[in-house]
Amino acid sequence: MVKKRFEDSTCSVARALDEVGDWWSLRIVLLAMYGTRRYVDFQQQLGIARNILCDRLNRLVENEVMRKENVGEHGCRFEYRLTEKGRDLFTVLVALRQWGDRWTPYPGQEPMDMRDKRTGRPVAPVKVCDQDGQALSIRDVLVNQDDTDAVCDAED
Amino acid sequence: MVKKRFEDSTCSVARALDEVGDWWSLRIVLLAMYGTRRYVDFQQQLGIARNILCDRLNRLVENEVMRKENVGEHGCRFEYRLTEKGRDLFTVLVALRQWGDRWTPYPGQEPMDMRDKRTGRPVAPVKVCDQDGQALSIRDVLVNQDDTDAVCDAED
DNA sequence: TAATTGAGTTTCAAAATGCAACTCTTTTCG
DNA sequence: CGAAAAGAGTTGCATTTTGAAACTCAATTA
Repeated sequence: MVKKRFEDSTCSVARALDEVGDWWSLRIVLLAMYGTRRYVDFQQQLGIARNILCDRLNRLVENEVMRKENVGEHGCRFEYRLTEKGRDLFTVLVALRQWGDRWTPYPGQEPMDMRDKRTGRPVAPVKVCDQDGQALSIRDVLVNQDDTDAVCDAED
Repeated sequence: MVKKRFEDSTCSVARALDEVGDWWSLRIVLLAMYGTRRYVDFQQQLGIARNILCDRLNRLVENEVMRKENVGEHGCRFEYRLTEKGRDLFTVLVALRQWGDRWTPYPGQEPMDMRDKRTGRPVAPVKVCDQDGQALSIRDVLVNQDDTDAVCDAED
């Protein structure tokens, strides 16, 4: 049984991190988005210990971020694939990748290039917007924590 | 000295996770965005062990996600505040919060309410868009990993 | 000036991680 | 078809990280 530390938190960021907030899970999801599906391939691409990979994949399956599918011809051979819930981490991962490209550049490496398949043009930086599509920064928002009445003036 | 596991990875997601990818760091940054600045306040709001908090704050300062400021009148009293780099995690955190609200709902709890300070209207779901503001899903993009020539057809 | 608060260290136990070797199937290839 | 190789894990053990509580020591507050 996998221990869940923040499972019961009233903070949805905490609950999200409980499911994918360790060192490996998001990287596994990322590789899955790039097309990796097999245990050995995850293992080799990440250089993760096999038992840990096993644990993380089980955890992701348990939390319905991925599903495990038997693709053996006459026996068992598995593929791990993203569910709708897992695919919905796309935004988070792109935002994180862009942050990494901006703030932790790797000497001599270009930031990864991600493009619209149809138009061939690069993806725009992910932004928080209001309903008219106007970009909002941390200073432009108010957070209303529903149980307390605290209106928290988000700032740095 | 803090060990960095993915520091040298050519993957910017890995490098990003190296800086903020543990169980606590993003939650610390989140609280900082809501206005928390003092060691004890982080400690109480998170219920984190004091030595771990200490380690995480140092790590965040070392990576320039936060800065430590002496605010003592005649001696040392500290505040931890976000840097520009830390503030730029806003998008990632909002995306993660929205994912958590969608996929790990807490029984009897409303998703957190975040609004535009000026208009009072709720923040829109964060999306990956092309340059015209057209939303893109994982299936709509191509990833070009620059060192190999592999064009990876991102999928689930 | 004494008591309290802030901001940590230190110590020690418990849990998580990493590594290598070992299993047991399922494919593949001659 | 049978042997060898690949896939998908387990198991055991050493190393690291965490967590909890007690202990410092300076700065505020009463």
